[in-house]
Amino acid sequence: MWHSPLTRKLEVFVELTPEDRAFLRELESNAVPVGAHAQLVVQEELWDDCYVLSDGWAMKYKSFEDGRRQVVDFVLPGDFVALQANVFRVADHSVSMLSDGTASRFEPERVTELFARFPKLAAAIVWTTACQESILAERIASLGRRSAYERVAHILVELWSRLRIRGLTDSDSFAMPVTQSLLADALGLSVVHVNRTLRRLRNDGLIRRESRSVTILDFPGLNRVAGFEDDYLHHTGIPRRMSRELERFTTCSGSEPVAR
Amino acid sequence: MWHSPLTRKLEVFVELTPEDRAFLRELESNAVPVGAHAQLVVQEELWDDCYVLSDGWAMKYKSFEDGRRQVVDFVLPGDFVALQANVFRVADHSVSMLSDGTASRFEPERVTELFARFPKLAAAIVWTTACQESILAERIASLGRRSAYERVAHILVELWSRLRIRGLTDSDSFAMPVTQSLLADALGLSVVHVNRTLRRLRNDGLIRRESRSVTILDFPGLNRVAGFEDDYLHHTGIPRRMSRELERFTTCSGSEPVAR
DNA sequence: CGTTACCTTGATATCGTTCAAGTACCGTGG
DNA sequence: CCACGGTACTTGAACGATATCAAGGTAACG
Repeated sequence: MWHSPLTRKLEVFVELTPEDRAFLRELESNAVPVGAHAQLVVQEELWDDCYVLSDGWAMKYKSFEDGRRQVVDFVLPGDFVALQANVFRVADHSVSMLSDGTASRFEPERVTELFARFPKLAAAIVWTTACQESILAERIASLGRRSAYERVAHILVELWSRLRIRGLTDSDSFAMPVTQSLLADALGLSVVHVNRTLRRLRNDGLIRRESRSVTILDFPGLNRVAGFEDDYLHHTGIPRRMSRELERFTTCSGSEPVAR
Repeated sequence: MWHSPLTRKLEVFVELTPEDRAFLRELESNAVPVGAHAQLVVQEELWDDCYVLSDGWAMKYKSFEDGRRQVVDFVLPGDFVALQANVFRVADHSVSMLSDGTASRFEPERVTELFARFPKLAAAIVWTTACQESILAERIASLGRRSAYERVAHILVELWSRLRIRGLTDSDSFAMPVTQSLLADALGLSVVHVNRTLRRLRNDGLIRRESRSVTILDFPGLNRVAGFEDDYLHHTGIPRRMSRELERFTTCSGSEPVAR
């Protein structure tokens, strides 16, 4: 049976119950097609709803008044968008589609519901949120301390890893609907330099780039260049401690009310 | 009555009930003195407990094998440390004290408890977590697209803002136990260049730096240089939508069991 | 078949690094 | 009280990684 990228991602962390899966399926039931360049979130505007990106890529970015732009992260299928709508009034960034795709819109209140009714899912959501922060931390390390060559290598391996667990890689290659200019804005480089760096990676036999896709030709090599350690992605099961907690939650249900 | 930096911070978001405050006080009851350079979290080791930093500064950082280092963020009084221990097995970064201070250790299970019993606090924790992510996103923007001069200016204003809501500024100045070398590792610059940049900010009459503290002499000027917009700090109350949700939670308590 | 968006490459400029030295300040032990 | 060693700060000079400027090339598309 087919599982959505979101489900696949969450099941890296914890095995979901049929009810959990059903709830996720319902969240993603309102999937509408969104074209490239569609804005899911607009900086400085009020948040409205949340989304799961079901298909296609998006980017989360910040614009400066003078036109400079920084891509904070790429949003991949199975990622949430605007989960912050629950607690923030105004968006501090924009999110817009990089390719055609489909996004499933839902009300932030669904998250509260999820937390109240589906402990395992709640844990999984907390996990993705923490993962998101870890990814940003690693990006900070890249921008602050890695050379352009290392940086480009690093993001390619990262994207490959993130896509792989969702079943969106084709062994050593993946679709990447990102222009060099966007990559530049993500890595804090100029377009020109991204171009040269990509060429160098190509010349060194580490990658191949087709129109909108990337093939990694030499994994060990690219990893070495990138200084890539996948620990920060936390593609690992739930810790024993938390797992025990969850047991308590699902076992004693009813007997011991958990909400005040 | 005195409130801890943590309490003050959370009350920027939502007004806490006496029970909420009592729970926080209890969380912070196990406050032990920690000396400068003490490690609260060690990269690549198993997480154990969580902390609230009650007093003093710490830093969250990543080390590369070759000795390079990136400070991901400064941890200020009132900030949580290692909240991720709930969902991650192994730490992807270290946290160590920059000054003497006190940290309050607590078990990650307390967070689960908090979520089950104190909806307002739970919302506030979600808020701080989201704020944390926003801060990292803004740092990414700094590292990627701001010049050294802008970057240093920006982090100074950011720190001032974050400290102010906790009652830890002295109008336009604040204690900052951070060496230039650390600042360099936070901003992706060399020590030498941080030194020159700080000098330039000083020459331009924007700041003054004493031994371990900073005074902002020209707020509008520094803000202008930094391109600082405080929106990403979300020092703003709870959104109406979420507020209404909370009402439901606290009103219907008991009558409608919330946990499964 | 002209327009637009993206990619590519060369030449030159610059911001920030590295290397090298020197200074100031402290805490410690003789 | 002074000598010592360590850490942080400061400044100059040379270098280099990456930016900017400029120009063309290519492919998709109406």
